[in-house]
Amino acid sequence: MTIKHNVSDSVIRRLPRYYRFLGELLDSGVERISSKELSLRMGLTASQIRQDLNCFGGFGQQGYGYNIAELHSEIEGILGINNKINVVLIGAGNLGLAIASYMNFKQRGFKLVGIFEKDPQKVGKKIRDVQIYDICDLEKICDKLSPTAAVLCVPKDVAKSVVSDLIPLGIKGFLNFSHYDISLEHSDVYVENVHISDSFMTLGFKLRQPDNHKEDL
Amino acid sequence: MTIKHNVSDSVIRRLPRYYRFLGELLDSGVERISSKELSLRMGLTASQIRQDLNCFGGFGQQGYGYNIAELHSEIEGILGINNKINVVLIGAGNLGLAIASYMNFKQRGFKLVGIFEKDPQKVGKKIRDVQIYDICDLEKICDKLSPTAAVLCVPKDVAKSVVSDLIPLGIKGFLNFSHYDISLEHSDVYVENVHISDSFMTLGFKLRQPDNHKEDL
DNA sequence: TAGATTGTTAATCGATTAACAATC
DNA sequence: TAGATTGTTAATCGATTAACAATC
Repeated sequence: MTIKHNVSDSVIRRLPRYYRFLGELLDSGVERISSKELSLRMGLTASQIRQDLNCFGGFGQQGYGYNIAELHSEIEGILGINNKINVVLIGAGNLGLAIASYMNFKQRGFKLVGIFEKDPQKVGKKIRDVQIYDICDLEKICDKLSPTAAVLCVPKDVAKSVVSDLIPLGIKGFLNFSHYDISLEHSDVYVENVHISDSFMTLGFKLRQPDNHKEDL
Repeated sequence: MTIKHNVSDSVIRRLPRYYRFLGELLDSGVERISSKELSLRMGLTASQIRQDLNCFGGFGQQGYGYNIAELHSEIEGILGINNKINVVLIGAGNLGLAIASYMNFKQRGFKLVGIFEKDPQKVGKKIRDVQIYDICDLEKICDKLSPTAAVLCVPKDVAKSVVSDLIPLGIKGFLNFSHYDISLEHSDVYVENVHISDSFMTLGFKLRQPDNHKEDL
């Protein structure tokens, strides 16, 4: 599997969706699919699908299309699902608990190795076999667990300070639910922001506009 | 406040972030700011900021820059924060509870008017003064509350069926946390997707790549 | 072989950046 | 007035779409 040097962000962000659709097709027993057929199911153009896939290699066959099992497994490889990344979760409030309880980390290529929380009521408990540690022991425990990614489910100010603590401990990537803008101060780590309140406002804008802002994918 | 006819999605998605940064500047007592200074703080170009703002009107003044209080309030108006949208939340699992408990709906231009859940243990309770109703009473209660937006915190299959129920009840917009692809079947509603597991996979890809996929905002 | 569909190049479209005259 | 900075037009860059020769 050869990956073209600089694959654009737009393409990368579509990969999980391809993976999802192909997984469903696989489960429903379909064997092959053409870019045209897939484009109809996903609401994309066939051109875009072929362009996207060809960033990573020629997985199709002229006159036939794509073998679903093979393409699914190729994208799994591209996303690196099999090579698990150790991740810690910071903050066991409602959102942190939701993610710790429901997220299928394994299926997304991660292994949740620890949860950190300051509330002594919660410290010491377990969520699905994952220990909740005292945030004060962050350094000690991280040295042991050696995570390389962190999920931030804490308020902005806590996020800011915990990021400064985590980077020296070897954290290279953040899934950031806070409003702290990590990349502005730390340019050497990977950040995925999930700003739920921004999504609310964007939806609100669209709802109030008479115009056509349907769709988004 | 005149809004240019078709403002692009990219611009709209940046509005909440402008609003956030301006709110912070306002709180810290700064009075005016130039596009250049704001661009440095936000990690954008000054050009982009001026282009974005000018989709909605000329809020600045040559030689001076932008008055922060005024610009903040203009964007508030553009986002329609003051004109609250009634929203219902579907699913009182961990994620639904997290949103019901922590989201500042008012500040984002929404009013949470009801929560729907099938678990009889939860039905009848309240979260921050918002009633949890039985999902079976969806139609009856929605007729009374007249929501125009819904937040989906339920699994894919439940999402699919509940969307079909909600659209005839007048729901025009969805904040969708499920993997159900609303827009594919319903082209007449506004959808904002928040796919947390996709964000995990995107982060995973970046972490495993040797290349430069820093940043994202 | 004939038909289908890919991989890939070229054309188009849109978004970002640069430049600068207008003007506070 | 002179300096600063906008609003806006033009240039650039990148992403999407279209077209088509290659080929299964």
